[in-house]
Amino acid sequence: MDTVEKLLDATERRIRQNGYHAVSFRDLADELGIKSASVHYHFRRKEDLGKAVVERYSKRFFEALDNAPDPLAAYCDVFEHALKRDEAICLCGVLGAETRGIPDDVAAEVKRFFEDNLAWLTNHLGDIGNAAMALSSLEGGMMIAQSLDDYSIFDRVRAELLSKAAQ
Amino acid sequence: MDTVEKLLDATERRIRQNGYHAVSFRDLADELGIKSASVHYHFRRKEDLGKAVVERYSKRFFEALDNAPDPLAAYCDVFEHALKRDEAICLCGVLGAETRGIPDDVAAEVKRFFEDNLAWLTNHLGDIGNAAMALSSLEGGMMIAQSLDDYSIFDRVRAELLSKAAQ
DNA sequence: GTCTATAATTTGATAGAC
DNA sequence: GTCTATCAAATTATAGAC
Repeated sequence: MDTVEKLLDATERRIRQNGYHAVSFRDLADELGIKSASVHYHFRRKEDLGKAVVERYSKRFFEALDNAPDPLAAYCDVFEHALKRDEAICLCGVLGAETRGIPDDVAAEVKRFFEDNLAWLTNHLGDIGNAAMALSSLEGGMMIAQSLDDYSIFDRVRAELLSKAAQ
Repeated sequence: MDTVEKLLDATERRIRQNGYHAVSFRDLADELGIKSASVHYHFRRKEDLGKAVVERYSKRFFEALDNAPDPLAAYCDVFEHALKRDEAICLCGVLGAETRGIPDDVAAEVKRFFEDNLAWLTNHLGDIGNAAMALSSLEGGMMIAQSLDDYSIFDRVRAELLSKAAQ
C-alpha cells in the first residue's frame, strides 16, 4: 500500500477517534515511520489532507449502499459497521460537531456528505421526515454510544427505526 | 459578573462552536481583557476549566426541565433553545464526539450527562427505546443542522418525535 | 486577583540536500 | 519520495512581583 493511502487511513482513524485538532503531522509521520516533511510532500496543508479524507470516506460510504434490497436496514448496517468494526464514530459526525473550528473547505465537504445522505434517504424512504430521523438518530446514537462506551443505545436506535418503518 | 463566571461563559461558547481543542487560554484571556496567567489563577489546568463548564451546563440543563407539563415537548424546547438562541450545538454533543481526545475527567462528566439524560427520559417517557431515540435524534439533529447551516432538519426531528409520541 | 516574564513543548509549514 | 534542519507561531503551565 502506498504512503498516500496509509496517510488517509491513519488520518481517518485519528480524526474519528479524537477530532480534527487532535491530529498532527508529526503523529501521522511517526505512525508510518517517516518524517513530517514527507507528509507535507503528499499533502501540502493539513486542510488538503482533511478534505481528501472526507472525500474518500463519502465515496466509500455510498458505494457500500449500492444495490441494497432493504435500504433502511442497509443504511443502518453501514453505520453499525463503522461504529463496531472501527470502534469509532462517523468521520462526518466528528467534523460536523467541530464545523466552525475546522477549515472552510473541509467543512464544505462534510456539509455535502450530509446533503447527499438526506437526498439518498429521502429517495429511498420516500419521506423527508423519516430521512431526517434516520440520519440524525444514527449519528447521535453513535456519538452517545462512544461517550457511554456502550453500544446498546445505538442498537436501540436501530431497532426503533426499523420497527417504526415497518408500521 | 465575576471573572470565573465570565470564563465559564466564554469557554462554553467556544467549545460549543469550535470544539475543545480549539479553545486556548490566551483567546479566553483576550476576550476578557486579562492575561492568560490570570486564567490559570482561576483554573489551574485546562481540564479543570473544561470539567467546570460541563458541570455548570448539566446543572442548568436539568433545572430547565423542572416541572414541565409536557416532558417530551419541554425536552425538545431545551435543545431548540440551545441551538437557535446560542447558535451552537449541545456542549456535550461536541465533547462526546471528541471523547477519546479530551482529558478523562472531562469525558467522564460528559458521560454522566448522557446517563442522566437517558434516566430522565426513560422516567418521563416510560420506555427506554423512546428515550434512546429522543436523545440520539436531537443530538444528531443539532449537529447536522449546524453543518448544513440550516435548522430545518432539527425542526423535522422535533416534529417527528412529537407526532410519533402522540400515536 | 492580575501582572510580566518565561519555560518547555507542540504545531503547521518550508528550504534544500540526497 | 524522503531526509535534515529550521522557522515562526501557538500552546499549557509556572514563578514571582505588585
